[in-house]
Amino acid sequence: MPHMASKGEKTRADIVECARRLFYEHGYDGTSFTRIVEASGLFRGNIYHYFKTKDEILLAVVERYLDDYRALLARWEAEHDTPRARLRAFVDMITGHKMELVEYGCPIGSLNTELGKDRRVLQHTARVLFDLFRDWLTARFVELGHKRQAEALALHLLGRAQGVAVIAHVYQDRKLLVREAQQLKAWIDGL
Amino acid sequence: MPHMASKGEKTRADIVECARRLFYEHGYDGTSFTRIVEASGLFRGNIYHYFKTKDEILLAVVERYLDDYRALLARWEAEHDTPRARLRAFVDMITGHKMELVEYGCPIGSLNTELGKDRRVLQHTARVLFDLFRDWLTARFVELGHKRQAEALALHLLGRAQGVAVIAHVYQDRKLLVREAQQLKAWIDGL
DNA sequence: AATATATTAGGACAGTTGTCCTTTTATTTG
DNA sequence: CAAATAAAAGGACAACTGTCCTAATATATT
Repeated sequence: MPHMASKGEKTRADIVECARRLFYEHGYDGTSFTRIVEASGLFRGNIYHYFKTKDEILLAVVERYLDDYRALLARWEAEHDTPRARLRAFVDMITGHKMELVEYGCPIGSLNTELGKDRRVLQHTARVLFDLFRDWLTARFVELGHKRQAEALALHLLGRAQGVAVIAHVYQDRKLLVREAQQLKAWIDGL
Repeated sequence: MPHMASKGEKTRADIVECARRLFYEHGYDGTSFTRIVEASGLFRGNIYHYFKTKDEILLAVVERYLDDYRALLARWEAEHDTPRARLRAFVDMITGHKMELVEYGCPIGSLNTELGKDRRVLQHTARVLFDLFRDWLTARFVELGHKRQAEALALHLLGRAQGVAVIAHVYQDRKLLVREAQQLKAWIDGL
């Protein structure tokens, strides 16, 4: 009945972390139950004690992402005091994750693209990650004084970032990533 | 030994067309051999007479796309006589395919994103579709007088289109598609 | 120490995957 | 027409998928 940070919770967190990495590197469909089990160092049916279905694991992975990204956004707000600087921090995330982006694409974008194909219910689950950034960016554009078009600007920036990630991933091009990030920051400064 | 437009070639073309549609709507992994067979109205092992592996089907699908897109590009060149008008035709393709884009995303982009995860060899096959558009756009920017940055501009436009497709697909947002397309055309006109 | 709960260990399930074989039937070529 | 080839029909394969059960062991609570 009690809920302390027991060993089981650590195992659960391990599973989620392994699943997140595997989903990112190989996709949701490309990652089998078995592979998650092996990566977590468990036994076959043991994982069932923690998650009944693969979808449940995805849900936990999304929540894990949410926690991390929420902390990241809070840090950006703490570290920068102008809306422009905060928006630039968002763009800097792109160049800060050069390697992974070129190697595996954007974790949020590729997950949504994969799930959007056939399983719209699951994609709705993954979409909250986009919502998080969209809403945060919208708030920053409001701070900048673009109240009426704030959300459109947020989606524009989100889309630009997605596009950059796709092309950089397809062509394994780190320089493009840097170049486009600079353009995005110039765009922010000119607003 | 002979190679006329026999019934077999028609069947082969049917398989490729079915596979293309299924790959687009459900993804490469999401489409099984069986499903392609059923959609083509064939029997289980019969397809083996046309394609040995699933990868071979993908190759044929990519070639089919290539043919179609090459014809499209030729048409744009025939119908418009300024580089700007031709570039605008590219952007108009986005709004012209509103429904499919919102429903399934960009066929080229989503295919590359999926294959880029784990099967880089196959992704290299699919990448030629990006190459086709990149090279064509590059040529248009050269015509416009931006010789030195022509390829960077082409990749920029390609990325913008991809980003728009991703966001519009994730949020099922047709209006965003139209709005962003307009912005892209304004960007082209201002170059 | 006794009881209850959490976790581990191992195995089993039916369904589906991509691949591949053979035999029969159509079609084309000489 | 006869011979050769193309295509259709049907079935089989091992490997893997996600899911689920039960029994044993460890840990925590009373």
